[in-house]
Amino acid sequence: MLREKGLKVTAQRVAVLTALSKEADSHLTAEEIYERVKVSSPEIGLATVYRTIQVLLELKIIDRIYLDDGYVRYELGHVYEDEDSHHHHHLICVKCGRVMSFQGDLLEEFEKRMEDKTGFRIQDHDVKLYGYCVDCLKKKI
Amino acid sequence: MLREKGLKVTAQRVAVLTALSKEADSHLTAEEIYERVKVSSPEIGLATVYRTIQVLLELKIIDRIYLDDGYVRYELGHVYEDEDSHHHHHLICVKCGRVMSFQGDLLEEFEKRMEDKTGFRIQDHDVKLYGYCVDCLKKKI
DNA sequence: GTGGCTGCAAATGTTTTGCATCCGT
DNA sequence: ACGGATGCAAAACATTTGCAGCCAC
Repeated sequence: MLREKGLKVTAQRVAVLTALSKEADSHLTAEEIYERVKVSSPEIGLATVYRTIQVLLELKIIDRIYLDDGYVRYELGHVYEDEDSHHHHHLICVKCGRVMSFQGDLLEEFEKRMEDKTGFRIQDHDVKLYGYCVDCLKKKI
Repeated sequence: MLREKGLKVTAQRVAVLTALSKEADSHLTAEEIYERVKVSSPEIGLATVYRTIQVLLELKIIDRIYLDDGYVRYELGHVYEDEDSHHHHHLICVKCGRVMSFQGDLLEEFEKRMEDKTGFRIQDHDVKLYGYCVDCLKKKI
């Protein structure tokens, strides 16, 4: 994908993508990506991580997500997902911070009603569910 | 409310709350609050605005919202709203940035299904709808 | 070989903090 | 008058940018 856009495929760019793809369902901050990338490429600079993130965002290879904990996070984009999963959302554990993704376009009917009512033309939505994950429930709330 | 918690009712705290309540449906950044407050209390410091925001957040008098435009914003909390409106969400115009609030608990059934499926115990949700507002549609998309 | 990419350090922007002073109670 | 609250400036973070050297193509 990089090559198609006339961009260079550098070790650093591969390393950032590898970091994001290694853990399933990973939602890393720039700093966390930096830490992971440094293991295999210790000479990498934090600025490069930020610049790589910018490039990958523009190519829509990764997505920026805000879990509302004050940190900006990144995840592999929907490019890598199933056809019809362009709307995936997040379940966030308020205790341990764990994040799961889930699928489902559950708002379409509601969006229609909102359009009629407000005159907005709705294009996209973002849904986050907050609660306790299985592990935290087991340990006791 | 401040007094109940043993906190002082200072001119600055009143000014911040006044700024947030003046414009209906206002979603201001810390900097914007600062600008507005400076008009009536020019001696106020930005640090005080931040400290006041912290206090008001803890008392749940105001809410922090992330509209995913990179800015952290604040609005008067649901304390001031109708009984059953503890879930209000946002319609965001992707063109002009205008924000409207809307009410509605439309996810309850869906949340139940997610709980069964994932084992999460869901406590809260956050929904944002992105699109074009009436005015931007009129002007042409 | 060349232009884009990188590492480093410095700059920027936002939020927090230390401290002496001030003012609501 | 006491202790919390403020203003100012400095510090702490997160992110961006300038620039000389480097390396995919």
